[in-house]
Amino acid sequence: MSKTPRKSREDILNLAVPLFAKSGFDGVSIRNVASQSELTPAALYYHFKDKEALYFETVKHAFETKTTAAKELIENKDEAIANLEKFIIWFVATLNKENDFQKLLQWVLLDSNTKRMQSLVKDVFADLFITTRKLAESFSPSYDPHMLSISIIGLVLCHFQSQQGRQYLPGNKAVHDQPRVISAHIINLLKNGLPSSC
Amino acid sequence: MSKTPRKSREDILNLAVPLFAKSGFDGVSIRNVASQSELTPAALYYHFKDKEALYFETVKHAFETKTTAAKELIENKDEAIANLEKFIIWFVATLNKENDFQKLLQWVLLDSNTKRMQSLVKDVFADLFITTRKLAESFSPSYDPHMLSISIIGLVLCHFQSQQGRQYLPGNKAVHDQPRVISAHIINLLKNGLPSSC
DNA sequence: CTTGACTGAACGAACGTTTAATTAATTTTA
DNA sequence: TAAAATTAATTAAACGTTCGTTCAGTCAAG
Repeated sequence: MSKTPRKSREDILNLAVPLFAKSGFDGVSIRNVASQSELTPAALYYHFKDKEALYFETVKHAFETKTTAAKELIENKDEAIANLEKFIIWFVATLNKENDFQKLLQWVLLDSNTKRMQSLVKDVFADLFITTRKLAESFSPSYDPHMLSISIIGLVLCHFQSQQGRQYLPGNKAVHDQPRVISAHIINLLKNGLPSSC
Repeated sequence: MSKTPRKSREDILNLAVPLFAKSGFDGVSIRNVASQSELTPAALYYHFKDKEALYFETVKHAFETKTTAAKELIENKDEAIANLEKFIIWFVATLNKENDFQKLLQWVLLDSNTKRMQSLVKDVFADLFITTRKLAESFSPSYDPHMLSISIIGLVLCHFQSQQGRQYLPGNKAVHDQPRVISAHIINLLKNGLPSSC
């Protein structure tokens, strides 16, 4: 057993995830990733073709483990609304547990490089979206499945996306960060809508 | 009248807005802004202390004209739900018209620099949030005003945030980009919730 | 002894920023 | 009102750093 074990490709990716999650493609340098993984910049070029490839693999790696769980969640033939509840609870819990996952998703959607965003959306994000879409189809034709999917994902995401900034806004309480509170709020809103008399 | 009129501070900001909206703080260099405004990098340092100040002023400038309009919108004493409808229609129309506005908001929320994000949220975004909060208070105590504000803003934002990526996802149609379709979808969802029988 | 994993050093380019000098506009003076 | 003095706006050039990337060589493992 060597004292300083060699870093595998996957080790590097795991260490790169929080870096790219925090600062995005432009905000992270090869040297940042290198020093985080205790390697030389040149060593990274042995594992990855260039910075683009390193970034792509990192985002893909962060997504891979997550999306498979979602699919299994809604395989059964429960009622539409029950499946939706399960999905939202899972999604909220996942975003809460894995903050990097949510951040990377935002970076992908903001990416100024069209080609990079395209391949990331197709290869990495489409899977999660299709799962949500299947859920949304249960509420057709009242709602367009595509638009409803976007709404559901956005409704969950925004509570995490705003987490850093919210603390400087009036009325913020620590309880708003709790996954149970967030999922309960969203489910209530989706089930009943705004008017309390219903 | 001179042939190449001098750029005022505001002219520079107007030219910087689309740059920072597209690529964020790290993705835009002083030289980018300089060449866009047909100035030397050094000339920018006559108008702005450093890159941070230029970025801050740019974001602030892009927000200033927008948020004042929102306030006037809900001054009157209509019913809560009617005010909400007006707000959503205005917000959707604004984001649709001014794409840079939405992008900059996303960049602010993703900012890895805590101090920079804090001052931008306090100085620039809080105004719009407070307006939304006043709306949300009408639905208290069924909903926590703070959480409901976040949900409403997120519900609108996500349809624009996903605009670039959506085209690579199944079921996307051009009609989903139309402001009227988006606002109608959101209002319907907020008023009635998911179950069509209600 | 070959192959895989890595290092040290360097490349040119781009980065944010500063400096001294120059031009354009404005104000003051004669 | 024209010239002079003053201030405002801008320039070219350069500073030290950091960037992504390459390359020749080294070291350990099979």
